[in-house]
Amino acid sequence: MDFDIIIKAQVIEAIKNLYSADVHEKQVQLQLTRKEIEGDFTLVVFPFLRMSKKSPEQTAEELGTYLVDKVAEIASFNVIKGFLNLEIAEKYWIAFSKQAYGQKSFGTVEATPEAEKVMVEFSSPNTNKPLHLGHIRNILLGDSITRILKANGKNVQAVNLVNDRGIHICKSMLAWQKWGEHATPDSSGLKGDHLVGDYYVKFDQEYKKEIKQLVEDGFDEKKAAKEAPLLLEAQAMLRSWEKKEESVYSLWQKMNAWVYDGFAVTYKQMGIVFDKTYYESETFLLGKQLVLDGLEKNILIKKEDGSVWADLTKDKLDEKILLRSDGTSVYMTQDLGTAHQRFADYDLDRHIYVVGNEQNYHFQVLKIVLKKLGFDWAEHLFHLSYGMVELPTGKMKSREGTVVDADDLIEEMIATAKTTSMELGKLDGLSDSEIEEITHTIALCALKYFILKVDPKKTMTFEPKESIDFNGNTGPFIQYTYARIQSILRKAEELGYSTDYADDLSNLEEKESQLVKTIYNFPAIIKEAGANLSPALIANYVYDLTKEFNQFYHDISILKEENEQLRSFRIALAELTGNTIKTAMSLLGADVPVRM
RNA sequence: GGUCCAGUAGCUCAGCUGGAUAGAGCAAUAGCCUUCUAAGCUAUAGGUCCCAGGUUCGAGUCCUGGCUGGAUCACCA
Repeated sequence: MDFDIIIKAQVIEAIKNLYSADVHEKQVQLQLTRKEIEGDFTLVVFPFLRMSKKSPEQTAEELGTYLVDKVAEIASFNVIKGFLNLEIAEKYWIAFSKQAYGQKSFGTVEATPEAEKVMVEFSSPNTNKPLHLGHIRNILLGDSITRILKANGKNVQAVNLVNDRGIHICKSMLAWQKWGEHATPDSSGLKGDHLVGDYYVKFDQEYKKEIKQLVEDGFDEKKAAKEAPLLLEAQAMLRSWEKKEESVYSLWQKMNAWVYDGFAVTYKQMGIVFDKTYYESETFLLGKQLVLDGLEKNILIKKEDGSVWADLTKDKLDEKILLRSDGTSVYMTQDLGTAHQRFADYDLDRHIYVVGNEQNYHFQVLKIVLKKLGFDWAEHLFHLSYGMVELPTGKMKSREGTVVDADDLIEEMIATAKTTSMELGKLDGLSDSEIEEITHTIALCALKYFILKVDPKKTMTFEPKESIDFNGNTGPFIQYTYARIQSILRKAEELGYSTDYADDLSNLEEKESQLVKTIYNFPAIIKEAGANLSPALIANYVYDLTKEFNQFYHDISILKEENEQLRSFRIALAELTGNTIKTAMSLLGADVPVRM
């Protein structure tokens, strides 16, 4: 039922027979015909003019005649300039619909043990503050590409790497000790990550005060920033932590546990599941040996003060430090180690890091250093770099309080979904728990779709008003269409209408065949989204599909159709559209409600 | 300054490996609820695809140079 594959093969045959020339499959440009033009598939004939030595129109004409003659599926053709438009006989489209209708999740591929093994790392939060809008983009992208790769039949593991150690968490800990008054999530009523985050902010405020005081006392500003007592104290705390001193270590465990509880709630709200969570406290010592080995082989260089560097000037980059003069690891060292470990442990074919574009340089270096160290698999590291999320007022800055908190945002979306639904009277007669469930589904879908529909690479503007708008190109619009389809199906069942139809059905309406063609294209879109790691392709596809169905819905009555065969076909087509929407949305991590 | 990324309608964004007359939504204007859910549909209006060259049958898409905006170039992570 792969029309495009059949046609391509026949075109190659045709060129051979007509013009005695061999063409490669890549030269055969076959695309879906534009909506306004008659036909289903369009062959671009320009590349073949060299062989035919005839005008574009003539060449197209000859190829068209040949194909209609040889390929049963092709009913007719027309030529516009250098474009040969081929029309598939209706009965084949109908047969295709039937076949697709019979599949559970049409378009997706089941994983096999031999399939590619991919690890996707995303989220990667720090434990000193709650998740914000930037994390949301990261998490949604990571989750979605995990799902898309699975739909492409890959063996995928979604992993989180928690940055649970370092000076940042010591700052929160110190502030808690000094000004916390034994506050806990229970006693304060705050979510653990928010509580800890508040102390991080508190630290920063007090630290700023100290700097100001020092400057007033005549210190140079830089010096003041480096020598403020609070900072020195935090640094001392980090040293104590590295020595695993009991008091510091247990406080660290306690506060991190609060944060994890808080994160767990947010992940659950968002419907995110990880196969495994890594902690930097357990991995930050990895990689040192790799660096020392590299030093021994003279791949890396040691400076007079004892620090170890990679010279990347030949790669048009700078020198990069890998071990400090005191022999301790840096961020890069750790990443060298974890990558090595993961490839060794899981025999990975590919490793994808979902990390913001501010770290492009880091991953560029990571890859080059690993290659220099002689690891061939470095080629299979991929940094899925995404752009920042900005607000209409500019960048998000935690210090200026312009950060959009993840939990607040989700809560606000749910509240808006509820009031909007109420106003429209959509929730009348439903129980409280049903209302909860539906509004949650709508809110999350709105958020996910809003974020995922834009190309990951691009910096995006987060317009609060627009993100919460449920009209037009939005998640809820898609959900709404799905809900309407379900409503049709319920009624069809009530009336006892069947979805079985004969193969020889014909005379489909324009909108119907357009819909079938769009659905036909779904597997190709999934493949492409998998290859490009782009949920945006899925999002834009499902929006198109939804729009098409809506037009169809308004133009053509389904249940009132008198012709039983045609009616059955339309009901089945509606269901197929619904299933396709559902599958596509699931690739974005979004659910579709049965009613709304 | 070096490197990387982006620039498409008033705004937010699509536009797949170069293909036909550059598309949606929002905002604006005008219509459509005795009908399978109006979170919808239809119509109108809105464009120097940042600029200039080049490659070719054909460039929003590829190449070169510029302009604008962003990221990054720490013994931070």
